[in-house]
Amino acid sequence: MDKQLATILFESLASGVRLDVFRLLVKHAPDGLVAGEIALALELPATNLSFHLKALTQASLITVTQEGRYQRYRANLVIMQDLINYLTAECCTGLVEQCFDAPIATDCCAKN
Amino acid sequence: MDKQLATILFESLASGVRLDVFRLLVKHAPDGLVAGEIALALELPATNLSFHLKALTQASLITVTQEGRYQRYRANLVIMQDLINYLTAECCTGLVEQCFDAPIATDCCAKN
DNA sequence: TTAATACTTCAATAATCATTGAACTGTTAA
DNA sequence: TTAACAGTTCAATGATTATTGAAGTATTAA
Repeated sequence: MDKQLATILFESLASGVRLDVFRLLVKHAPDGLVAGEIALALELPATNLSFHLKALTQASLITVTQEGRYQRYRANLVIMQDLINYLTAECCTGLVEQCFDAPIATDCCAKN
Repeated sequence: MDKQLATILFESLASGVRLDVFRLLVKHAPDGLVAGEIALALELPATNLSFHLKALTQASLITVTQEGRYQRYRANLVIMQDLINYLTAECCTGLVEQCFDAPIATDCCAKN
């Protein structure tokens, strides 16, 4: 993860529409949803959704595969994790005890 | 964390300058840095840095306190964590075993 | 109390981004 | 083989954002 990619990823998430789309696909990982299902769930006009899906895809935050006449979109969870690691890298330069209490972790996707 | 706040936070991180500033302050948590130290470290003109510091502060991603004629800036690690939780919420709708291998966590700030 | 320091605000310009309807491409069903 | 469906691209408009130099405010040192 370099700065340029991280900036592109944050730009992609810096829109209410794209953030809704990405989080919806995170919830529906790993199967994803086709474009029409996303449009229905978020009540978006096809034109506008397509614009934002393209941006997310070009940023590699989501992937797309064709299924007949449908386009299936999936969240790229690996790059999401990489981005989080980049943002939080070297936090407190290792002086963990001086840092805040809550651990940085989520209830997502941890093998347990 | 609601969508509006999350969008503001991602917008704030969606600039190379602000991302550099925030990450620098994450590394220097919890003591932070004064504006001049940030300008020196990142080789930024004071004017431009001030513009971006204001944006980060208004977004509540960083805090500022006055120290004589200096302004000390600190990363808001709690809101950073909240944002990560928001982004990754309900990942895979709980079907953890269907999800990807790497756990979502970082080496930052975890009490251990 | 004058001058230097630290930082911010202002104004102007340039660039980028979001949204919509209309038109278009590719796929499947009648 | 025609029509319907799923989705994308295009063009135009409006809105937001980044950057810089000049000027301003507040604090401290001489």
